[in-house]
Amino acid sequence: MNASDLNQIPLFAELTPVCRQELSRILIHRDIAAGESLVLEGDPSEACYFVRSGAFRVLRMNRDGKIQVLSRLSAGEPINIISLLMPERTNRASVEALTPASVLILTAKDFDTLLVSCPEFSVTLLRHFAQRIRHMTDLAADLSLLSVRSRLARFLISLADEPDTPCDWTQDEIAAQIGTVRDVVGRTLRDFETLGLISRDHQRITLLDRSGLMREAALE
Amino acid sequence: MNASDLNQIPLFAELTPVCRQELSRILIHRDIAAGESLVLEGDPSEACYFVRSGAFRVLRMNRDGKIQVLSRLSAGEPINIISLLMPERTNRASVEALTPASVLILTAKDFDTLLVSCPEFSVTLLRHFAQRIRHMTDLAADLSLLSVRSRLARFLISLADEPDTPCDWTQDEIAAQIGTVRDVVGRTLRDFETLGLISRDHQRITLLDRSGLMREAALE
DNA sequence: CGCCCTATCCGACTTAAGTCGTATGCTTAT
DNA sequence: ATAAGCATACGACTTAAGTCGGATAGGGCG
Repeated sequence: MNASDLNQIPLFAELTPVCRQELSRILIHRDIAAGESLVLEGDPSEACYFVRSGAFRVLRMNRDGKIQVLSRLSAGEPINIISLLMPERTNRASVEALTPASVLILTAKDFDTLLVSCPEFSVTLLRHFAQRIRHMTDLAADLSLLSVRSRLARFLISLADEPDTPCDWTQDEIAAQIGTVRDVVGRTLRDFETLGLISRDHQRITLLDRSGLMREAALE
Repeated sequence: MNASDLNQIPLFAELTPVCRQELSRILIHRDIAAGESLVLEGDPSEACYFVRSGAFRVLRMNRDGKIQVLSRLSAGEPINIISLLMPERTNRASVEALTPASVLILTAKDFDTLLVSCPEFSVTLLRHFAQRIRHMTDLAADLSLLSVRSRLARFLISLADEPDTPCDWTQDEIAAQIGTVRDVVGRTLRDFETLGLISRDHQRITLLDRSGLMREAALE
């Protein structure tokens, strides 16, 4: 574990040299295969992770097997820190790799000491958490206040905006992301297509009428 | 603004005497009437607040006027800190008082200096944020993965558990909390009543068959 | 080449949830 | 007491969203 690895994690950028050195000593490297689960809901939390490369999705599942993706995490982002900060250290969601990935592991004990010995770390983490709270807030509000149609329109726009991870979004994956089921995504996409808002070639969706989609996104 | 006020805010409990003294110098007291809005969605964020007494609700509204309550805040909890931690300081939700309340005001500028000068503060805040992320995660997952019926059952159970603020829960308020509308809450409550799971006297709901409700809560 | 697996497609059907109109009933103020 | 204003009640209706069955298509692999 060398220093250049640390530089790729923005959360470590502000740390003092002493802290960085200590970190590079205790962090452990691990490779993850695509599809593998790094964290399982309900398990006791023994460590947190920092994404070196690849992409993950954080999800919850109900007893019917329906999945809701809570967030996607990519290079530089921390995984499972929240579980470590709670009095009862149990994972509240599962995390699985979408692509081959590699992470740095920080054990729960080492995390505790890092927190008290490197105050800059907690401030940086705080800002990161603020973003995450905002993201979860947006998700909850969207799920409650918008129709599936609007959520899908928003999703398509956000996809077009960010030069996203080159993931192939299956309809199943989109459904898990916006909180619905496969069939409905397919039907609504077809609808958008006949309205001339998008065009499709297999999985490849291209956005034709952005403002039209924005109108759909705004409705209720 | 005296020191005893500070003691009522758990977030300040771990601070060094120096920090506490500084805080007691810069915090400003303010009273809020029931129903008054302390923070408005879309406005620039100029300060954060700490609840001294009373209860608040954090909410978002869509263009139809449907409301989703994101969280309730009571004595000791911070308000609007997230907005101050984001690069673009704009409020992402509204906050209004449910009861007569009083808060301590910390301006954005003072907050910034507090953050760097009192590292213990950020660690304490971090733990608080972890809880909040968990809460928002639960909300989003519930909205996506559970039926209205299950959400209402869960809500009733959680109500019975905590000796909650003696708020009179109107059906409208419950609806905004669990992400539905008044009529549906009324209908489902009636249903629960005929099933013998609860009994009602005006607004007063008493839980009759806890395990029965738990069964409802678990379904899908 | 043909097989299997997965993703998609599409119409038809079901249902949970939301909407509406109107009626009732409790509380507060004049 | 009476009026006004909320909160609730309840049946009837509408609709967004989810479900189901079976057809189709691409992709990888033996």
